[in-house]
Amino acid sequence: MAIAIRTRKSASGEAPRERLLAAAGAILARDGYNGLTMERVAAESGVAKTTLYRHWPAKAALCMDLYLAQAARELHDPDTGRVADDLRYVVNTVVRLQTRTIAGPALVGLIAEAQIDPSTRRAFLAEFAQRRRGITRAILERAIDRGEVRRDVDVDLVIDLLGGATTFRLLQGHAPLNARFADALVALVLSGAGKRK
Amino acid sequence: MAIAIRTRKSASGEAPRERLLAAAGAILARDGYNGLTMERVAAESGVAKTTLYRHWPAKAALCMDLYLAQAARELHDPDTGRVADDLRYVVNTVVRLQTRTIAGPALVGLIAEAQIDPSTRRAFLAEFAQRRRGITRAILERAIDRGEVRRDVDVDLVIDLLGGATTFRLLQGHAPLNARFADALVALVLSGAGKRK
DNA sequence: ATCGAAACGCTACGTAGCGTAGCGTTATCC
DNA sequence: GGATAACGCTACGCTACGTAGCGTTTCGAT
Repeated sequence: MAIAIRTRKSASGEAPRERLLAAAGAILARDGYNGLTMERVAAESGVAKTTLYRHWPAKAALCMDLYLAQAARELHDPDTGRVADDLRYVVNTVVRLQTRTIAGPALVGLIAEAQIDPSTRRAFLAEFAQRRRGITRAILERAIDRGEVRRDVDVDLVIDLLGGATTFRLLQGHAPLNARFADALVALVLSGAGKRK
Repeated sequence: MAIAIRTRKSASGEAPRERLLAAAGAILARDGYNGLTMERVAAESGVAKTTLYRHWPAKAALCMDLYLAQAARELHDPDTGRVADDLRYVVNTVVRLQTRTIAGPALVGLIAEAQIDPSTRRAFLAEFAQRRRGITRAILERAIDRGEVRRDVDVDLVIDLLGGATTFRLLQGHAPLNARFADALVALVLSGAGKRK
């Protein structure tokens, strides 16, 4: 029977991997990105360091999984039929992910790491960035079809406005990152700062 | 006379500090933020490691000076009389700083470091972020007075849009960061993505 | 029931970079 | 001609990284 006995786990099993992820999440929440070291993850999880490296070749890959575990199941395309509502949902969800879960420090760490290691950068862009951009892009393209958004608008640029402003506040921490911010952000991007002519 | 002889410099002198900054800049440009270590800066500059630490207690402080040396003399308030021109200047200057000079990797490193060390974070916000925000704020407040920008607009949010989108592209590198982007960014922020009613 | 493969555990390294202590040396200033 | 401040040098101790080598456990298939 594949029953875990004492400290032993199934050989093909998920137990070590799960324990590593759990420990990493706890350390990340407690000590931040810098406190997260491969050494500590191994020590606190009770799993051998070599096993940790067999699963994730680097800290960045580990953080990627931590982030995706949070984000993948919470962020989707709402498709409410109104662009303002759709965008509000996405931005609010991202804001909540980044402030209330370990996705925040994990993302910050990933961004930092991605600047350094080219392979991390590629993985980051493919796994994370493009995925989140895809949802926003779908929302905007539907809005263009419905006539809610100007047809000549640069969709990628709008995505940069929404994601950039949010990430900016996360990274700089100069102003609150909350639902009020999220709603105001969507409204401003849609209406613009200039006066109506 | 305070004349440098051979490898010796003036005791109260600038020579070691300048040599350290020059070496740090060269390493940053060549090897990126991760390649920049206190060890290497000392080695390549020919200055003792202890002296390096006497000037900058951490890598972040060193990067801060590298960034400010570039940014402080290149970024100012143009005050052209038109908000679009003012903003285009600022965004274009920031874009150029981040893509053509070592201010790019230095900034990336600072952001990463600021997430970790609280004192670095405070210094970063005070020295860098608030300074750059101040210029944009002045531009926008003049524009409000002239009636070019709506009076009810959240100035801080507009700053986040401009700075956020730019930093977003710098960090993610998913799309080109150039003058074309800068101009389109300013136009979109002023006009908005939504259709005129 | 046995055997092979895969996964895990453990110890022990070698390396890099950090940051500091201790102490001597040099130059400037009064 | 001190006193002071800045610099140089060596030598540490520490943390973390990432890997090698080798033994152990578990599962699945025959």
